[in-house]
Amino acid sequence: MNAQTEKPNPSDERRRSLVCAAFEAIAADGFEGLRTRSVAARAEVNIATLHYYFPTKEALIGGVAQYLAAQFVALHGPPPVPSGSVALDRLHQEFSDVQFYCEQQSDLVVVMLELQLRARRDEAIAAIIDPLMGHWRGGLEQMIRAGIEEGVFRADLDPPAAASVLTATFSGALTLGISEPGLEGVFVELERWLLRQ
Amino acid sequence: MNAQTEKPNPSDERRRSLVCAAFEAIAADGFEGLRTRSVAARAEVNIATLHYYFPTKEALIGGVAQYLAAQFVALHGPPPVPSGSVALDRLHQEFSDVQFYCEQQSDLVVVMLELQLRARRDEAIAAIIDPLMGHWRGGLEQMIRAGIEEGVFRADLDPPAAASVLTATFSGALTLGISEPGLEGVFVELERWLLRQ
Amino acid sequence: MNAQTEKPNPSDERRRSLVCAAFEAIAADGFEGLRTRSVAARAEVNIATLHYYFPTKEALIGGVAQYLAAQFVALHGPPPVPSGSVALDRLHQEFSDVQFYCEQQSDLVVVMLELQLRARRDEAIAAIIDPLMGHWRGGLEQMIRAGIEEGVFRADLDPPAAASVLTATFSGALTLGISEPGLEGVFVELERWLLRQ
Amino acid sequence: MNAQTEKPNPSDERRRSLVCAAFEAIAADGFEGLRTRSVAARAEVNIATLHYYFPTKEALIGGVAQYLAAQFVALHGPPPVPSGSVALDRLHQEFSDVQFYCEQQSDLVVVMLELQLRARRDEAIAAIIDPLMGHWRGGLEQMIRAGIEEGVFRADLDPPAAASVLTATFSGALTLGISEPGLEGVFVELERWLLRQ
DNA sequence: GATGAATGAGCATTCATTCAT
DNA sequence: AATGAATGAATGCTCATTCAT
Repeated sequence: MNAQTEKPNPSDERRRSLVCAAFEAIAADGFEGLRTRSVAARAEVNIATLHYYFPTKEALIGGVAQYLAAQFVALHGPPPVPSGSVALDRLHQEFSDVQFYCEQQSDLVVVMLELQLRARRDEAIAAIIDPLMGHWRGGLEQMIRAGIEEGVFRADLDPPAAASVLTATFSGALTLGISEPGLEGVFVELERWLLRQ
Repeated sequence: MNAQTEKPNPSDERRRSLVCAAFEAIAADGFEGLRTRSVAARAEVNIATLHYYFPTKEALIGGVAQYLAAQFVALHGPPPVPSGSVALDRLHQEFSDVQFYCEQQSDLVVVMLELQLRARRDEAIAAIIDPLMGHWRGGLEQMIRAGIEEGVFRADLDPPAAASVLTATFSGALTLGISEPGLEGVFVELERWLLRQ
Repeated sequence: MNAQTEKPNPSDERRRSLVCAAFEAIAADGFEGLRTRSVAARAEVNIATLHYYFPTKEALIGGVAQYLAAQFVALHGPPPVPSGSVALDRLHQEFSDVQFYCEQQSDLVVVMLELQLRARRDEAIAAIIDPLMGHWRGGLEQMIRAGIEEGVFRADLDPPAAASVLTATFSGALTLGISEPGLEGVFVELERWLLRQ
Repeated sequence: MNAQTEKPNPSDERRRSLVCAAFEAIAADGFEGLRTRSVAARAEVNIATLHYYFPTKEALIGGVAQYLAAQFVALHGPPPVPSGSVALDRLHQEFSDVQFYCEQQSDLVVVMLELQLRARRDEAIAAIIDPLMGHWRGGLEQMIRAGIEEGVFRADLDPPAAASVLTATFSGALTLGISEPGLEGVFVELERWLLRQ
């Protein structure tokens, strides 16, 4: 047993259940349909209890944003078949993740989009979402540099621009809800573009 | 005199000003912040007058969706320098449009995203937005086929998949707000991927 | 028919009935117990209707303050037996008023005290109440000067100080709820103090 | 060692700090703004602890009323220059007290007024405040009788009525917030009225 | 004695919608 | 065609109070 798994503070447990309830509510009806009362009911607590843990609706939404960020770190698609190239493996993991989010975690995608839209008007949300996206893009850029170095990716790629293409394409694919078999074709084209010859 | 320029019905004029007001309100505060009273006030009419033209808030939002679709048809970036290839010109026009929407028409982008999210929960909106996206994708696919035929684009491109990559990348670029100079790099990479050799 | 009596605007009528209801509620339970819902119910309108006329509770309280000021101008005790002296008649009228407010209009007194207390924390209320008190004091000072000039009041009275004594004593009598027969004795003493010899 | 100075029970100490916090809260925002949570926070205890000492908000207010009564007994303005007359000294002390409360202890005045208003609706408060006022009036009446007997005050004064005038005037002066130099003029007029010749 | 957690009841205010005029 | 007035049903939030620990 380690500190992360033992005795979850009952108070933290309640916070978490409220955040989960809010997350589900946003996934179902968007921010437009988010009602503190519904969230409290879904978490089976009194509305006053919700406000005991989250003094305002804004604070609750902030909690949802943090939860979302944690989910993107924790949840991933199945690992790809090893290819012998670190960069290619990373790219395939990315493909796997996108497909996984698209097919198994569509709630995560919807809430992410809602939060991205909200981040434009709410600095507190932007402070959580922007670093998340930045981290994603950074990882992809690093992957591209590694792939070029390995000689697996085309040498004439511009790593920042290529990372932008990937984040934009993945993000767009999730937004547009491109699912199988379309997704497979997209991945093939992306790989053809990145790979040497 | 043709149908487009002759005397705009004063009733249509009012509908349009209400829809514009609603569009601006959504761009500013999202659906979450859309209030019929604010829309009426912005259009300088009584709230009851708004309901005379749009019996429900839903109907007003439907009007906004149609207005948005019309805007995407009407508004475009500056035409590119002719390249001698129809397909390449079309691609460059697409690049010009994306840059134009991103930099000059961010309201259009925001409202589009809001409507895409809403379309998941509202069939009436989906009935307007989905054909719009389908038409866009269809045009891109046709462009790719033409480019292959012209010998300008790579012959091994899978037209539907490549069209999906383009729509996804453009959509993602608009969502993420990738602006100059990043956008230029994205276009360069996309062109390198599509072009022969 | 004159402008004051003919056709009371039905909208003004509703405002008035809401203010009256609020006045009665304050008289009964103080500001502490003032509930917009109770006021609306007492005026037999929906709570939303109350907010149509008074956007905030503060605005409603402001309306009550203005109503109170108007009541003090409109309502008076029975006129005293003419004494031959203008100043003395005015003093007797003042006595009559105090007794009248104390015995017949205790609601007016209670609400006045509540508003005086609130004026200390609310500038909008102070802007209505302070001039009312100032006007009262000013009238009394003028009366004292007239009485001195007539030779009815003591010549060595300091008009401003004497006016302060009168306003303070009247105000205190209303606050403490000194009623008959005590009130009569107070008036006798005040008159003995003011009158020559 | 006497009962008043020896070891203040720590429990009494906490009650006192809660009452003081409530007193300050009422002085600042009136009963309307009195919140048990704010009082507890100001006294730096948990809200549940407040309810341990004062089972209800009413009980806490009762404690404030008793504290207020004790303050009026304990706090006084500076003693006046001895005049040779016990009654006159007492009157001057009264003047000194009024000025002191008005200028140095305005919180005491505000809370007193709040409690007087509340006493009209709350018998428990009336049971504390009324005797306080009665005692004050009684002392003034006694002073007037003494002054008449000493030959310092006018012989034709009606002691109960004169005591009422004094309590009313003092109370009114505090309510209206008549401060220097106006207060001095009021005292001069009152003395001129009371004194022989 | 003291407190963190919890809640029922309620509060001012809002909102889309309706309707008589 | 247009509007002032009106409203039922919420909505986010608050508050005094309780209770297990």
